[in-house]
Amino acid sequence: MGSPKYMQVMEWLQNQCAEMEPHSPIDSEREIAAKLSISRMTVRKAVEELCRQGVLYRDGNRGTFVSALKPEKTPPSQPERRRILFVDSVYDGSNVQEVQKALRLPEHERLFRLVRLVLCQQTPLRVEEIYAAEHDVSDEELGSLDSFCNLEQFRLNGRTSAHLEPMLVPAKYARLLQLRQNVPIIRKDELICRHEGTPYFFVQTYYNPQTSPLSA
Amino acid sequence: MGSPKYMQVMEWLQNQCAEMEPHSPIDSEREIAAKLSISRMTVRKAVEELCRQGVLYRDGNRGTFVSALKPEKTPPSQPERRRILFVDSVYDGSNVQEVQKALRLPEHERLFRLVRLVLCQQTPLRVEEIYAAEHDVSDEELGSLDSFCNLEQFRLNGRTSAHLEPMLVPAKYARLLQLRQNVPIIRKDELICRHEGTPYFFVQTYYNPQTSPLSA
DNA sequence: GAGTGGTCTAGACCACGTT
DNA sequence: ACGTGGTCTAGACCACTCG
Repeated sequence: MGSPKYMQVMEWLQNQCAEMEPHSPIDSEREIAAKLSISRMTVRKAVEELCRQGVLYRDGNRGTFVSALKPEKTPPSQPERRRILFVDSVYDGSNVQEVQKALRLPEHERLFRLVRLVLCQQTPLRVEEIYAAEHDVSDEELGSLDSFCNLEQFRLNGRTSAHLEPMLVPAKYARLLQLRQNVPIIRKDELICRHEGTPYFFVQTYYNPQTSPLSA
Repeated sequence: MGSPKYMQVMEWLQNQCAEMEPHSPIDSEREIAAKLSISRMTVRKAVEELCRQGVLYRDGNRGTFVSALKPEKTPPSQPERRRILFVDSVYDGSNVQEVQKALRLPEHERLFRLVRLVLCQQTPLRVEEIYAAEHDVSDEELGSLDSFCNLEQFRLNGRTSAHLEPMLVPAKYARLLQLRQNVPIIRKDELICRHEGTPYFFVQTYYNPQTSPLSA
């Protein structure tokens, strides 16, 4: 009884769809509502959400159909491990001004930096440089740094904008990523903001291009 | 009177927000409904959509607030011009198999290819290689090729998945993009599908990294 | 004309946070 | 206790498509 009714309807619909051919029509909203003895508006919300997710699609006033999308193969993928390389509780590198500007900080504001390598099995996936305003990082958080820097959490609870930069792998990271010198890679410059829009993290990620770099 | 009421409410709300400080609360859904003499559900749909767009954000059961996001500066940007470089009504290059596979075509299926350069003012932005199943391209469409290959249109009416590939600029495109040899760039490999999920176009885009390459 | 999705109404109850 | 958003109901009218 925990989940709202429209979510239960979404599940129910997904199970129906799983056994249907792509492009075959599903029941009309009114039929589903009658079948499940619920309001049409509740059915509607479920169908709308599944359309947004790409499971279903609507075709004008002719009906709603099962999509032909492959189910997005979220690779069952081995779990990722992270290895912290550096932690600078007061960071003062060459790109300080660039980062301060990205985070919309005044120049006197001090920066915190964490650099880590992300691996899957033995394979290096990427290097992440994580920047934040020093005063945003509490002492508690410094205690369990790696779980604090669980970026997925922040991305989900906020809003992200990113810029992609093609470049040759920096010498300092070539060995870590097990790449030859001067291999082209993509760096993602990412600003993670709270849901209200104020910046939280600035992240520069250096991807190993040999391990499925990115997708959009 | 053309647009539905909830869209008018969205506009009305956006105008309200434009004159408010970030993080200040907007009226409650019930208040807005009363003020505009409409149903709360209609207000709700408008607010929900603006939250999805990032103009507003909700905070638990405490209210709805104006976001601090910069308004996405869609650069007023000069209009882009496109120059067609090649049209192969039957294409048979080295990457034929890769493309056929991406488009989920059988091997005997023949490919159509269009290559074009996109410029803004005098500056080359990117080279686009557009592939499609030959039988998907009608004679009419061959008549007005460039407007047919208005990818934005297809992206809007469909669903896109993409993969980013770091590389050095191919020799054949270096001069067109006004880049030196061996400069790192990003190529986007993009599959554009109809809303029902069947592939339509496969596009490989070679971005000029000096002109705001991409964003996600 | 019958059926579809798109929109809209005027109520209702709930869990939750603030006061 | 009160106000908020989150959910839900049982109706309604419209524009559109299809047979």
